[in-house]
Amino acid sequence: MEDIIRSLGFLCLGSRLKRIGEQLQADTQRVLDRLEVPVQSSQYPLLAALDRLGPLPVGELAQALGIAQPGITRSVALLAELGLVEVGQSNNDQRRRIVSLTGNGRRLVDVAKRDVWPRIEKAVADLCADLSGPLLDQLAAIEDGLAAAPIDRRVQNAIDAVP
Amino acid sequence: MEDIIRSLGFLCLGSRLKRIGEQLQADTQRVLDRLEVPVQSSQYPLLAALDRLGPLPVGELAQALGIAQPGITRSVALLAELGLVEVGQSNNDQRRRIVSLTGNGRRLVDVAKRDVWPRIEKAVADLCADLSGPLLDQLAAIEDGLAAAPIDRRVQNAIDAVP
DNA sequence: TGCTGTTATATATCATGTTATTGTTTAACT
DNA sequence: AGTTAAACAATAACATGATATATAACAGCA
Repeated sequence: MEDIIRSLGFLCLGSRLKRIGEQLQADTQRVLDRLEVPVQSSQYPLLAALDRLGPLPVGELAQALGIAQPGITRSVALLAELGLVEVGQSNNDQRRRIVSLTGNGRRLVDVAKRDVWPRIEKAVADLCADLSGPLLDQLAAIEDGLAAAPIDRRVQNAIDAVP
Repeated sequence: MEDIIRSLGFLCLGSRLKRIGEQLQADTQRVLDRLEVPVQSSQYPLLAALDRLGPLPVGELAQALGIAQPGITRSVALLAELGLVEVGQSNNDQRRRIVSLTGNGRRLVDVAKRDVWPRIEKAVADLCADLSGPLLDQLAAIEDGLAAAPIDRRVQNAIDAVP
């Protein structure tokens, strides 16, 4: 069966990028599921931003992550529910709500940084390592690579290879 | 403000691809809005699939577009509501529901193929034309290019350039 | 000081993807 | 032929992005 999105080339590049991105996130989610971490893969960028930049108000988080503010508000509420972040008031501006990692959030990020993120990053980097040439060719290679072995299997293979 | 998704590199490649894809679709949507076409940009791949492959059952549409079957069911219902596609029964298998373009759908696709799609494709192709090198660099160049001039402005500029 | 406009966040609603489940129809055995 | 398994599509429920709008706090100026 012909892959129409692929055939349409640049015309549907947006759909195609979204499709690959969703695939990657779903694969990564399976890695996290196996580790019984209670956070969706899509929430990690927010945690990583707080880790890198320290406590931030909602608006600046939105800027740092390049997504719209209501998305941040929702993610923060979710992560606060899980006890991973907390929101406090700004001293000099009562409108701003400063988001920061809790102790549990801090621990989760530290563990992820040490044990999980490097593996995922390596698996994705390997997937993309030998790519070159025009963008559409690289995307096709990624799609083919993911079809042959999704990220979670690549991570697992790497773990199994350790004696 | 640091762009965290970009800084995280391969680790958040999925989020980044989704983000760029959404940007591209939103830009394209603005092109369509200006033309007062009553269809979301994300529905065009489905119409294009029917145009290219002829009437198809739901499951094969899902395969051709690489998205899950419930997504197709919903899009088909939406496009049927708009009178652009219709669903019929298969002769020999009562489970299959064959989706095909209506007269209006046919006309919409023909106009789009002639007047709209080439312009969008050209704008996106130009955006990506000079890219080379590693994937992440190409993605950064696309992000920068879209920030400098979104697709809808590129299309409009091309139209305005016609004397 | 009090009005006005701006800024920061929250909320509502929508779009579009996902997985899990259900109901029907078809196919395949025994 | 009758039971069981598989395939197809619809539905439910959720995730996560968007835009538009409401609310509250701040800032500037008459």
